[in-house]
Amino acid sequence: MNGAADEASRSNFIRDIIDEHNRTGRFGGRVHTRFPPEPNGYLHIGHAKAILLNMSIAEAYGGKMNLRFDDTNPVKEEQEYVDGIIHDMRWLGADWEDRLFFASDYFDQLYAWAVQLIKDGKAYVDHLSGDEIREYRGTLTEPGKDSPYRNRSVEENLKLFEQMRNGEFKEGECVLRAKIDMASPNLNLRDPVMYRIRFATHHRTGDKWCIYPMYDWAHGQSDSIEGITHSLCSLEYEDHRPLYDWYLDQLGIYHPQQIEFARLNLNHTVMSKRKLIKLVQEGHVRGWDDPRMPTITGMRRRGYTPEAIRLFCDMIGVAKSNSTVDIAMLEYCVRQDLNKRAPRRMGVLRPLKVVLTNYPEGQTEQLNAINNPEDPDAGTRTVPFSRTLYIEQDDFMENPAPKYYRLAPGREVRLRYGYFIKCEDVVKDAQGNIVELRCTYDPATRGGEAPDGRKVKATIHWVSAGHAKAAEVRLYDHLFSVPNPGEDEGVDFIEQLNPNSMQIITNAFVEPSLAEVKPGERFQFERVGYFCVDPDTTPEKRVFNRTVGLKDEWAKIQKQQGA
RNA sequence: UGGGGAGUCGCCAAGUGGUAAGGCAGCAGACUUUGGAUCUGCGAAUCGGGGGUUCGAAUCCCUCCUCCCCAGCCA
Repeated sequence: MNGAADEASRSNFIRDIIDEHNRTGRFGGRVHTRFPPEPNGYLHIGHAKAILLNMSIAEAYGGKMNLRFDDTNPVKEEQEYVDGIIHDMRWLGADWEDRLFFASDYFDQLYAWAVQLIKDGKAYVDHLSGDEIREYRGTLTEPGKDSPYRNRSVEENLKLFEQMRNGEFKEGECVLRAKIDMASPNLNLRDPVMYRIRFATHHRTGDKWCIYPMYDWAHGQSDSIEGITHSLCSLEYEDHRPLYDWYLDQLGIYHPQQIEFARLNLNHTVMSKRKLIKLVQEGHVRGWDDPRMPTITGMRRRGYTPEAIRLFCDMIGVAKSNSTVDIAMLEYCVRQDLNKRAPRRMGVLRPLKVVLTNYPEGQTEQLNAINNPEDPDAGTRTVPFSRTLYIEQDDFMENPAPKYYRLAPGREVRLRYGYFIKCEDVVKDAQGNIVELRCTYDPATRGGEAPDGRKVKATIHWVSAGHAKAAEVRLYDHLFSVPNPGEDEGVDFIEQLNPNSMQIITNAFVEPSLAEVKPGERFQFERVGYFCVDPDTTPEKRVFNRTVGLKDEWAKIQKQQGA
C-alpha cells in the first residue's frame, strides 16, 4: 500500500540484531517482546510508536507480545490508568491474549532473589539518609565512596532486610542496595538502591508490602520471568543495560536482550508525561482526552483511526538518533486513511445566505449525491435542495482576488450535486456587512452538468436553509505555536501554548442526513476537512471535532499573495 | 573535564567498501462536479569537519566538532 511503510518495516537496526540472534541461535529462533507501561498517566502517540514497534517485531518473527504494567511505585500509580492504558492498547489493535502481567505479580519472587543476593554478599541494607546517599555517590567526574554500612555481615543484612519488610523501620530510614562498585564511571553501578520503604497502599497488592522494588531491580527480572527475548526500551536506559545485565548474571537466570531506540518527538506538541499532566491539571486543556492532546484517548476523540496511527508509525521508522517528526506527517496519515473510508457530507461552517430568485418558492427537490468517490461501495444518498441555501462565507468574494475562482458578483459556479448558480446581487446590512446573496440558478444544469457544455471554474458546497441541521463545530490547531515548546532557555512551555488551538463555531449547518449521528462517527465535510462526532453530542445538539482539514490550495495561494 | 549514545536533503529514514532508496514538506504541471484525491516532473558543490587506507569510502582507520542521556529511596 505504501512503499515507504513497507520499506521502513522491512529494515531497521532492531531487526538486524534479531536476525543475528536467529542466525546464532541465541534464543532458539524465538521472539517475544513486551510493552511495559507505568500506570501513572495515559498513553500518547510516543507510546503508540513503542507498542506498534513491539507488535510489529513480534508479528514479523511469528512471536508474541506481553503487556506488563511496571507498577513498582504505589505512590504514583492508579487503577484508573491501568484501565485507560488497556483500553487504548486494545483500540490500537494490540493483542496480548492471556499475557497481561504486573511487575507486582513478581514481588514475592523479587524478594526471594534479593535475599539470595544478600546471602551471596552482593547486597546490603544501608542506613545512610537520602542526602547522604547522594553525597556518597560522587559526581560525574569523581568516584563515590563506600557507605559505612557496606560491609555489614550477611546475617545482619538478612535480619535487617526482614525487618524492613516487616515494617520495623520508618520510610527513608534505610534501603537495600546492590554491592557493585562505588567508583564505576557508570553512576547506575554505584551500589544502586534495590528496595525502598513506602507505607503506601498499592493498587494491586494493597498493604501487603511496605518495601517496593526500584525499576532497575524489577524490570530485567520481570522480563526474564516472562521469557522475553528482546526488551525494547528508549535511549535513556542505555546506561542502565549494564545493571540490567548485572542483576540477571548475579542471579544466574534467563537473560533477555535489552535494545534501546529513540523515542518519538513531534513538533508543536509535548510528549513528556510531566508536561501532559500539567496541561490537564492546570486546565489548559479539557482533560486527557482533549482532542488537542497527543494522547491516544485525545486523538481517538479527535477522529484519528488506529490505522492512521499505524501508518504513521510505519512511516517514521525506528532508529537511535534523537529526532523530531514534523506533525504534518501525522496529518498526512489521517488524511490518507480517512480519504478512503470517510463518507462525504456537506456542512457549512460559516453560513452565508443565498436566495435563488428564480427558484419556485416552497419547492423542494432531492438531489443525488455520491457518498465517497474513493469507494463505490459507499453508495449514494439524496440531499434536499430549495430556494434558500447557505454557502460558505469563504466561497464568495465581492472583489475577487487574482486566482480566486469561486463565487463573485456576476460569476457562475456549480453547487455540488446541484445546479449552476450566478450571483446577481449582494445584500448588505447597515454596517456594510454582506448578509445575503441574490442568485439565479440554471434549471438545465441539474446535477451539475450544463447541456450546452459551458464550464465553471469552481464547485462549492451548500446546505438547504430549511432542511439543514444546526451543529457545533470545534476546530483544532497545533497545541503550541512554537515547534519545540520548552526548548528556549527560561521560557515556560505553558507560555507557548497556541491561544487559537481551539475555535468553537456554534452556528454551523450540516445536511439533514447528519441529523442523527453517534459519537465516534467520522465524515468528510466536502472541501472542508474530516470531522468526528464528539461525545458531547446530544439528540438536541450535534458536535463535530475537526480531525484535520483538507489540503487547501487556495489558502496556500492567499498566503503567497499576502506575503 | 567521567561514562553512555547520536550526527545522511527543511523533517523522518534506507544504505554495513563499489560510486547517495523512499516518505513528509516544498516547487512546477496534468487531471478533476471536493482548488480534495490521483498522476507526472524538480530538488543532496561537504553523507558533521579535517586527515588517512583503498583502483574505489557515507560505509575502514585517526583526529576534531556538535547534540542528547546519566549524580531520584521516579520509571
